[in-house]
Amino acid sequence: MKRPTMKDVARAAGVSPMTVSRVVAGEAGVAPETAARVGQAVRKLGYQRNDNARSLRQKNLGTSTIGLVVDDLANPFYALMARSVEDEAHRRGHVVLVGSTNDEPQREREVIAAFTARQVDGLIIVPTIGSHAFLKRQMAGGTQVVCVDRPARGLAVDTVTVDNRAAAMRAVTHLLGHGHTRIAYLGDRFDIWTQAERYAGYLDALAAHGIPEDPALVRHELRSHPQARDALAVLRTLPEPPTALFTSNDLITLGVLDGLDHPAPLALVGFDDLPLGERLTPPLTVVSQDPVALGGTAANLLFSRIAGDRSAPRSVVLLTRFVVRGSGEFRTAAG
Amino acid sequence: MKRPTMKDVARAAGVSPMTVSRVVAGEAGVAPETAARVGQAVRKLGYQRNDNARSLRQKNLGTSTIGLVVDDLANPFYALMARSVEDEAHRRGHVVLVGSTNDEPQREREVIAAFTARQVDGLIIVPTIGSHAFLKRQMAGGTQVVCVDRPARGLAVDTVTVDNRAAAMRAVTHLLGHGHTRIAYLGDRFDIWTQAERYAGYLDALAAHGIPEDPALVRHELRSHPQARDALAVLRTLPEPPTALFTSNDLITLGVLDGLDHPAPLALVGFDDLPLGERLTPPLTVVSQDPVALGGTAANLLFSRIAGDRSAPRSVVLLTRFVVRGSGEFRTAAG
DNA sequence: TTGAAAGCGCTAACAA
DNA sequence: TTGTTAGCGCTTTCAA
Repeated sequence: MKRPTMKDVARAAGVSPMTVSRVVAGEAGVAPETAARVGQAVRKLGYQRNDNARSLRQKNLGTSTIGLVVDDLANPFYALMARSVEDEAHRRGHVVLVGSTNDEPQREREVIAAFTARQVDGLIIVPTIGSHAFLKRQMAGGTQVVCVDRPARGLAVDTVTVDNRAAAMRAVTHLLGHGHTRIAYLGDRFDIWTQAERYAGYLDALAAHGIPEDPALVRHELRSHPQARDALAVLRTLPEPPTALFTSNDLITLGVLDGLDHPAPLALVGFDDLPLGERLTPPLTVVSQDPVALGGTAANLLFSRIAGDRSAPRSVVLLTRFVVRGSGEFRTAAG
Repeated sequence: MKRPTMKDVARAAGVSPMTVSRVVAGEAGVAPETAARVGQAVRKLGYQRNDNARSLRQKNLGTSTIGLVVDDLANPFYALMARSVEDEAHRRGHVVLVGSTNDEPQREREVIAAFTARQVDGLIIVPTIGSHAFLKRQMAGGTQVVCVDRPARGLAVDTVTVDNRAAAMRAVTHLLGHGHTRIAYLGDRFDIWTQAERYAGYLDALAAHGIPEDPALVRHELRSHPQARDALAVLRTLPEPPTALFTSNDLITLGVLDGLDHPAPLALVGFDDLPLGERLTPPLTVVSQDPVALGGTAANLLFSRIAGDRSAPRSVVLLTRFVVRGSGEFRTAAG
């Protein structure tokens, strides 16, 4: 039982395939009765146009398909972003191919290759580390590209990020303002752009207060909940342990929460909000990003490129919110 | 600057397009030096095969694209499911089109139509209410369909769900076992299958204990966090207010948490776990589903159908876990 | 207003 | 081992 083609519909309606094409595409210039006859045949046979064949012929219209490449779709942050992109695409009659990279350049290239092989009109990418110069060829072929969350190395395209460095500086300054001088930094892979930015913000804040960096208080490469938890346990065994923590993403914040209150509570400010963060005791003080705005902005940029905008690449920086709720307002014993 | 085609590569390598096709497809029977020449031309031109054109010609191979249609991709539950489906697809060299329905049959049909127009090999669907008989035509045309989370009305296909009714009964029985007799039910739209099942489980538990249902304690149609919060506020004004709550999904649990401890704490068991549920005070007692297993199972079923399995539709019921953590173990004043 | 011919990029089937 | 021909389902172009 094969699916019917335009030829089948044409035969059933006693017209040529070309006429069916016009009716299905909603073009003017078909006699009303002819259109009605075709419409009936379409319904009778359950005909649906093959849009892949269509876009093969119509090179100017594209495939009405875009690709979204994120770090990890299961991360609520990227899930919200994806939903936002999907909504923008849906509004414009596009569909979305989605793929996760796990921050692995290898998998990113596979995913992007699979998407471009299907002739996507554009890509929204959360770039992994590693050069993205290979995308220049795709772009020369007409594929539009927008980066979100992080810039891509070696590729000048529209990019949407947040004010990572300034926000991190503000968060750490907040802790300094509450009397803390021994503030630990717990971060993910340093080669991830957002992490490097946030670490730089941490250093900015210390420097502004004339506090030298203590390498013993800095932990990078924390890739999981347990690793973050264990890193905190180690920090607590130091001769001069930290009295406050700055955690540079949601996963690390989650891990750190396990050991936060025992034996003694530590002050904590995290980057990224958590769903129930306000209901914890104490409620979490965080730097909050808006993934919906990130995704929506990226999608809007992409669609204006797809619509033909060829102006110079733009860089959009969205602002974070600093949300004071309690966990960052513990004073030190000394303070 | 158009993207190169096989013809361009053929010209550059001094062979016919057919030879290029064979080399790119990795077929045997091409002389090594010829293959090398073609390979060089491919790299020089940055050639990438147009897989849409390919699958137009090769009807037996399909498009290596599947569609995933969920309620709301931004919901962490479905995001985890989506990631799980994506991983299974990636392993098999497929890509995933993803769309959200918002539980609107209209949007669901649009999304599904957009996917089938692009000749997806199969669909994994979280069905909205409303008949899905319209999918029979797609299936006759060769599109495989698997349902997940809920069954589709009017369509006999592989379906993966959890033991909603039994799990809800167990949860409510747990509250009864702690002395509660006035247990409120707070649920989402009753026409959503999972909600009806969970409500049935609630009634089962009451009936098993010989407790008559009190309609004043039952609230359906709670579609958002604020609605759930307000519903609880109303319940607290009853002459005989509930001493315990059963909330039938994560969104409702979140809303109810706002008013749970004031003025007096109520016992609470929720359906669906929340990311930080174990760190609340008191920690949440919940029925926990495994979205990764749901998605993975659905994907496996779908890919075996795509591979040619034509056996009778299967119905797979995965088990939930009941996680006792504190919020459901308050005793009543009376108990 | 309708249709015939050609071709998008690729590959099945055949021939050389 | 390589190439030729035809055609997947559709639309552009042109003619009727």
